[in-house]
Amino acid sequence: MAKRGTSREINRQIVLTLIRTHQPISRADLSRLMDTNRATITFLVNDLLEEGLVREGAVGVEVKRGRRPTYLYLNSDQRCAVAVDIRATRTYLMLTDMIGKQVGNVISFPTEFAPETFAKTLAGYIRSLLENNNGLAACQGIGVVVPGMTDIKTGLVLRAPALGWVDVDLFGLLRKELPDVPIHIENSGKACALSQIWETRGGSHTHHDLVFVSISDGVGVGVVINGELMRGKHNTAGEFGHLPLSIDGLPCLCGANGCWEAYISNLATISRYFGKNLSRRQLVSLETANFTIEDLVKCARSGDGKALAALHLTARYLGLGLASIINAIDPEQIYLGGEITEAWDLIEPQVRDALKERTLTEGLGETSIRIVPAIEHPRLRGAVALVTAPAFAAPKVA
Amino acid sequence: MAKRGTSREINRQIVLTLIRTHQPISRADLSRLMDTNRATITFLVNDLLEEGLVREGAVGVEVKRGRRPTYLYLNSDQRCAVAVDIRATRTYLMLTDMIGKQVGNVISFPTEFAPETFAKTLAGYIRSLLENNNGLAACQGIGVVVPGMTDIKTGLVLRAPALGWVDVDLFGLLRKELPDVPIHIENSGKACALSQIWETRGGSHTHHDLVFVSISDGVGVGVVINGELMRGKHNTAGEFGHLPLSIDGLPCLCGANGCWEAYISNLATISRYFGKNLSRRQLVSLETANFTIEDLVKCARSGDGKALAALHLTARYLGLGLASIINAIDPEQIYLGGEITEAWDLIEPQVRDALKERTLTEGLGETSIRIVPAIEHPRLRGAVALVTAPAFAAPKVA
DNA sequence: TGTATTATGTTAGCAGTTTTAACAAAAAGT
DNA sequence: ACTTTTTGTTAAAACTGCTAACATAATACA
Repeated sequence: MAKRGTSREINRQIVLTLIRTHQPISRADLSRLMDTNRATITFLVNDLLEEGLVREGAVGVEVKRGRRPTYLYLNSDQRCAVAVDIRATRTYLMLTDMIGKQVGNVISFPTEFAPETFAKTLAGYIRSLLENNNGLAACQGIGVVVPGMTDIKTGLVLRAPALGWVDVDLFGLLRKELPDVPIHIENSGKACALSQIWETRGGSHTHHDLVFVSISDGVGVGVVINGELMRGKHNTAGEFGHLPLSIDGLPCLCGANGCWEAYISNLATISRYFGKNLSRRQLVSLETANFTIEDLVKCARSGDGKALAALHLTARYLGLGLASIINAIDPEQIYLGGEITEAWDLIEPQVRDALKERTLTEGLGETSIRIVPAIEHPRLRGAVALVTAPAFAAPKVA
Repeated sequence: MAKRGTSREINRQIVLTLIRTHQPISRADLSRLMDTNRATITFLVNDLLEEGLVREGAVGVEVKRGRRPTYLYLNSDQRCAVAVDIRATRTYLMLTDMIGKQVGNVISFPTEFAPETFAKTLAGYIRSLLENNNGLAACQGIGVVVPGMTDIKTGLVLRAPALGWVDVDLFGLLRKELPDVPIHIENSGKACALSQIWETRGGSHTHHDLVFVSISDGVGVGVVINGELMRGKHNTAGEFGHLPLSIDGLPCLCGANGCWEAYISNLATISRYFGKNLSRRQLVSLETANFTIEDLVKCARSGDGKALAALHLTARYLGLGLASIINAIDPEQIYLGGEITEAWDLIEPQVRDALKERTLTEGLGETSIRIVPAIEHPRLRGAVALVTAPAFAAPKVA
C-alpha cells in the first residue's frame, strides 16, 4: 500500500542514487535525468541537505552561458563502514566511506576455525580499525561475507565447508563483542553480485540481470534478476557450483558426483596438475599449503606444458558450466572472479569455445564476460554493499 | 520517478488484485487487508466502479452485528480474452472472462507447420469463437503460447524445434488477420509460470519464487523470482532443459550431448521402453503417432514391468534435474506439468529419492512439488495470463 | 558599457492523494 | 426504546508533486 509519503520516499532514494552515481551533479541535471521540474528537486535536495546525507560543493565553471550550477555531493566523509571477508586461510578487513571508497589499507589475519575465539579476534581488529580512523564519525555497519550458506534473518552461518562451520551463530558472537553497530552477514557470491548491481545502478549501462561467479576452493555464485538479488526461500539460491557435468563423474565434497565445482575449483586444477587423486581434504590441505594456483599459473607461463594443459582442461569445464548458467539465466553480463582469472589471457579461448558448444543460441554464446581482478577486492566490496546498499534501496510498496 | 498520481495507481492495482483474489470482499475488509482507513478505499473503489472494472453485488448476511457489508466483485463478464496453445500436433483455443475463467469448451485443430496458412486457419477459429460468444463485449486481447523461444517485443518466434519454426513473424501474420485486437506471444513455460504467480498473488500463500516445469516433447521451464518473471537479456532465460546430466551422454536435438531433456522427454521415455535408438526425428514421429506416453503409463499400470522400469528411470533423471533447478533457484514451490504427471503416483518416490541425492541441504530436498494435471490446461491458463496480468500489474516507478 | 539572452535555483499557489475525524446507515443486543 | 457495533460516506487537514512566475548569475552582442 502506497502511503501519503511513499512517493517522496521513492523519489528521495532516486535522487540519492543519482547523486551517488553521477556526482558531482547539479539540481538542474537531476531534474532532467528524472524528467521532472527543478522545483521538486529543490525540495527533495533540501530534505537530504538537512539530514546531512548530501552536501553542496563547488560551482560549475565549464558552462557556456547562464547561471553556474552548484554541484551536489554525497556527504560520505562523516560516515563509514567496515568490510570483512572471511576465507579459509585468512580473513581480510577494510574501512570505507559510505560510497564504498576504500579508506586506508586492507589488513588481514589468519582465520581461526573455532568460532568463539575467531569472533573475539575479529572484533578486536574491527575495534582498532575504527579507533585509528575516528576522524570518520559514525560507523554505519559491519558487512561480513562468508564462503557458505547463511541465513540473513538470523545471521547464522548454516554451512561453510571451507571453514568447517555448521549452524554457527556468527551474528550473535559478533553482536556480543560489538553491541552498538549493525552487523550484516551474507554469502560471498551473493554479496559480490549485490555490489555489482549497486555499482552500476543508475548509471548509463545498468545491468538488470547479471551473474557473479567466484572460483576459489569452491565455486560461489550470486545472481541478480530484474535488478534484485536472487535469494530463494532459504537464501541458498545460486548454488550453480553443484550442477552436474556428469552425474557419474568425480566425487565432490558435497557428497554428490560430477559437480561443476569438482572440475574447476583451485583444488581440482592443482590436483589435475599433480595427476593424483587429492579428493581427501587432509591431503589437499597439505599440498595446497605449498603450491597454490598462482604457482601453477607461473609454471604455465614459463613453459610448463603440463601446467598449461591442466589450466586448459579447467578452462574447458569452466566454459561448459558457464553455458548452463547462461542457458538458465540469460544474463546481460557475467563477472568472473578468483585466482584463476589471472590466467585469463591463457584460457579465454578454451572457455569461450566450450561455452559455445552448449549455449542454445548465437546470442547466448556471445554473452559478455568481465574479469574482476583480485586487486579490486570484489568480496570486500560486496561486504561494503551489504551495509551501504540498504540506505539507497527503494521502499517496498506492493 | 514517482509522479503525483503514482501512489493512486499503485493502490488502485492493489485493490483490483485483492478483489480478484478475495472476491466477494467488502470495502471494510479491503481496508483491513491494506492496513489503511475505509475512506481511502471508498475513493479507490469509486474510481474502479466508474470505470466499470468492478461491480457491487449482494450484501453479506453472515455477520454477527452491525451494518451488513456490500460485497465487491470483478466486473469480468463484460470483457473477454482468447487463449491459444500451439503444440506440435494440435493447437488448442479457449475463450475466458477477465479473471481467466473458462467460457465454453476448449476447441482444437491440427497444427499446420507452414506459418502463413497456419495463421490464417488460427485467425478463422479465433473469429468464430468471438462471434459465437458476442454476449461478451470487448475482447481485451489474444494470448498465444508457443513451444519455443520468442521475442516478446517483436512477437517473433525465434526458434521452435517442435514446429520447425525459425524467426517466424507470428505476430505480424496474426496482426494482418486480426488488426484490432492486442496480441501477446510468449514461450509456454514462461506463460505457465506467469499464470501461477498471477493466480496466487495477493492470496494468503503467495509464492515469490516458483518454477514451472513442463515435460512433453521437450522440457519447458518458467521461473519467477521475487514475484517477477525471469526473462533474461534475450527473453530466453529458463532453458534448464539443456542443463547436462552428462556432458558425454545421449545426443540431444539441440546439438549438444547429455541434456536433461534427452533423458526425460516423452520421446526419451518411449524410446527407452522400446529399447531402440529413436534419436532421429523421422523415426520418432512415426512411432509416437501410434504409441503415446499415455499408452505407456497404461501398460505400466496393467503390470508391464518394462514400461514401469522405463518410467522409473525417467523418474530418476527427472529428480536429478529438478535437484539442479532447486540448488540454483531455491524456489518455494515447483509446479510440474506434462503427460507423465498422470503417473505421478507411480514415480514420485523415485523422483524424490533422486532429488535428495543432489540437493545441498535437507530443506532443499523437501521443496514442495505440485502436479498440474492436463485438465487444468496450464498452458491455456498461461496464455490467458499474458492478456489479463498486465491489467493488474503495478506501475514501474524506479 | 549597457542590454539581451540563457541557464540555475527559489517561491507561491494549484492540484491530486492519503489521512483524520465526524457522521449517517443498518443491524443486533439489552 | 436505547445502546452497541460495524459499514460506508463526507468534509477538512496534511502532505506531495506540479505550474508559473521570479530572482540570480553568468555570457553574448551591439
